Amino acid sequence: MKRKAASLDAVLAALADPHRRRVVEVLRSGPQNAGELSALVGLSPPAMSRHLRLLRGCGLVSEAHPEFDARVRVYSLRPQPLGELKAWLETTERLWADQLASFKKHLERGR
Amino acid sequence: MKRKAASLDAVLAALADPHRRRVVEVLRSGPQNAGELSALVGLSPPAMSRHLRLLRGCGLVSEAHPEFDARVRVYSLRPQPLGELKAWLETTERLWADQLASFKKHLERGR
DNA sequence: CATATGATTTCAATTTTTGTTAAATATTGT
DNA sequence: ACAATATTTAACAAAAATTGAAATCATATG
Repeated sequence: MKRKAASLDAVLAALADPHRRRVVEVLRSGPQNAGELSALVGLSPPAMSRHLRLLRGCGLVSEAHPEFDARVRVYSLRPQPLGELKAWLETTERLWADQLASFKKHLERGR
Repeated sequence: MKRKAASLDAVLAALADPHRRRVVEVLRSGPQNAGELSALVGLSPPAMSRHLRLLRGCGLVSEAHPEFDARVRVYSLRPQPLGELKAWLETTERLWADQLASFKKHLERGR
């Protein structure tokens, strides 16, 4: 089963929705099945399922069947896409700091 | 001039668009005026203006008039919202790691 | 087998987003 | 005053995302 390349675009769009971000917040303390998620987040099962599909699509969560009941689907958080987003953020912050530093130097020279 | 509370929602939605993220990437190496941004990103001035309005709205960029020509508007990156996003990310990654650790411990105990 | 359960899919209606063209605003140079 | 420049706003159409309700799937259980 091939996993789609987690594009920043898709990841950010996924996280931009409060319900979906709530799902991530729940999942970060441990895996949960779809029903629990729908109850915890306060969405109808169909609505939750669609959000989960989206989250799965961008690689933020993965799905598994538990051995004792193959009807339920257990969702877990996948750290990779969050790592990529964090990397982008850190690059941005670093470059911004560099820019500030050279501007400061520029001021000092021109004094 | 009051600044709207930079909600994660708005910030993430803003960054989810490739054009807007490109703007941020350009601005992280230094301020630019609207015209340059529109050229660099490859959007018509009206389109760029609307993206800039959105970025301003969620606090990701700030606007200023240069003294020598009050027609142009110079945009700069504001680090605060990115910082908040990074904080959320770090919390998420930390909790996820904690969860993993306690699961590992659980396995060891049950062996 | 019949029925109940956990979850997903489909579909149509609605809303949101995005780009374009045309017009407006503000400012500068002649 | 007039024309040119930098940018924004408004109005509109096209494209994309979201949502609730009903239908469907797959698995479990009596």
